[in-house]
Amino acid sequence: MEDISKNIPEKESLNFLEEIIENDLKSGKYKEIITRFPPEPNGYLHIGHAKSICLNFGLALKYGGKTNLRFDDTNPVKEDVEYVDSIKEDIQWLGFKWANEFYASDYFEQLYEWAVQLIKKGLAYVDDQTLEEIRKNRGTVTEPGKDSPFRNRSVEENLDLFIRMRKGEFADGARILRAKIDMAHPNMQMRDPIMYRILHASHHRTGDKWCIYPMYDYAHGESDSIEKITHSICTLEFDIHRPLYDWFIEQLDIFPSHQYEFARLNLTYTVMSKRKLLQLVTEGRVTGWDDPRMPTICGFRRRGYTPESIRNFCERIGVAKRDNVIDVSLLEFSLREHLNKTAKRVMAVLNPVKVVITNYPEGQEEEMDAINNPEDENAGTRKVPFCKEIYIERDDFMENPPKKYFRLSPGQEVRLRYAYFITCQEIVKDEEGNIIEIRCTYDPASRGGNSPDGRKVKGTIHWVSAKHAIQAEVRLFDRLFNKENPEDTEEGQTFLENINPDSLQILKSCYLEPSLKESQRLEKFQFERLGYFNVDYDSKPGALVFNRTCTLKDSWQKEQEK
RNA sequence: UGUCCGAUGGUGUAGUGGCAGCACAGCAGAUUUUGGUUCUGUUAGCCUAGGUUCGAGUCCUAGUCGGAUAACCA
Repeated sequence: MEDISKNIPEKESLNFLEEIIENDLKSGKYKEIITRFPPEPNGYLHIGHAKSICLNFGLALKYGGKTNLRFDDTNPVKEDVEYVDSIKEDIQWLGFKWANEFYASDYFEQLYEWAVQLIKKGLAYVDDQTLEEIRKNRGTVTEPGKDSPFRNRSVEENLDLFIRMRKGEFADGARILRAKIDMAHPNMQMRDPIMYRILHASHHRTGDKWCIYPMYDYAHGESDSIEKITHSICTLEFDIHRPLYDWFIEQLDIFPSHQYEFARLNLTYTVMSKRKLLQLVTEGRVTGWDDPRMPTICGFRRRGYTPESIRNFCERIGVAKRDNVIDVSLLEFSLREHLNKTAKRVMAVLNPVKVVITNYPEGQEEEMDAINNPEDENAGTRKVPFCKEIYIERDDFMENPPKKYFRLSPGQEVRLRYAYFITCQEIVKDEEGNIIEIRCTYDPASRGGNSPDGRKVKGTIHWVSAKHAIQAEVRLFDRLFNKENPEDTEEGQTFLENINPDSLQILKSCYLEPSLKESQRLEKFQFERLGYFNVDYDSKPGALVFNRTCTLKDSWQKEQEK
């Protein structure tokens, strides 16, 4: 794995978390900072998690601390080992190393003991109310709640009941353990929050050892505390939980971890809800969590994104506490920026039309030298075969060109990249008037793309030798979600109907230059003018399939749209 | 209708009470063997109203707008 610790760009200013950490370090509050990334293993990681990962790991890296990976696995009915494996793979792919791999379930015994301690201190009680009663008695945001009739049970009775809860004497939902705080608290989270529920469910790690499971609010802060997490960084919706986080730590008198909140990432045209992504997978709308149209980390990986580009993106968007919606074009910019420097340039023709060079000797073949990457001298050159018949892009020819069209048109001379200047002399059409062949002459003196008389051509186009071309399939992706951010609202319920049917992949046969024959899966290329692609597997054995990872900026297209 | 959080160009993000900066997007030009890339220039901003102050994006008060919050989810 590459070492990214030396690779952190120097910034002129600090974000608010860096400022907090620097102050804590300076004041001597902590000698070493410890953060954690705490996913629940109930789904695959998406680009929103990438922000959290970059933050937690990045902060520790920057200040010489460490980061734990902790699976927040307190709800066995939703969780699975498939997810823990994928999460670990994705974090590593992003380039981060965790100091320890922990599980909230590792702490179940300790958490239980602490719960007993709270009962003994009269700070927790067993409640026999039904779900509906609890809900009703919690009050509303404007009305205070009502005390449970079981709220004032004796310590002995609570202890007995709780022990029996653990033993499995009661059915699911029969009783719960609650913290005894204040049913009239203006913060709903403090109205005697539930600590434990009975769940006779098999856990992916602890099996059937437990039939009571701690709730997030009871488990999270304590888990942080056990690991001596100094800065527990989470998203904004948890800020209302912070008083409770602090309450448990204070009552238990354990290591005082602190929680800090930041605004989660929102991307235009992208659904980030785990629930809906799961729905897409289970309903078979996509081929899996790693479908290249998914905003998951593995989806982006298969699509051809690089970890570096995602890290740079996260750096660029910054971190703050106000809600934000980042334009996907910034993500794409970050990818292009990286791929521009690293991706091999290669010629391919997606939408071919044949060009015959009439004055080129029949049967002659040549090899042209092509530069692999103009931005990287070490990338070297390759040989590209050339002969009398070639394919060019249909878009690179216009019979009746508008003004300022630089590419091929009748009488117009263009450069074939790395090859010759050609001039269009004649067009061959079928009965329906479709252009089936373009006949050109070439200038033998312009070999390599320069004319000795120094004349300039404005247009340069890509091509592929008809005789030597290999055929492959190309997938062009649209974004799966064409509605802006249908989050967890009623509007979001209809989001599946809002999926653009055109977002389905287009599998299209095309012509590639022969050097692509040796391509390996997940190699990345810039197809001249056509965008960035990466090689992927396909159902058909031996077939080369290219996924479009990202498009090129195209000012010509923009001009046309005006 | 409570409580909590937030508000700086189109989008994000900086700004010990002292000239509002940076990135992306946009626009204009230069370079270019792909109308890409690169480079240069440039448009555009402190939610409102009061107050404190020589001086307020920053501090105070009130309001407006946005978000979170009433799961035996995390």
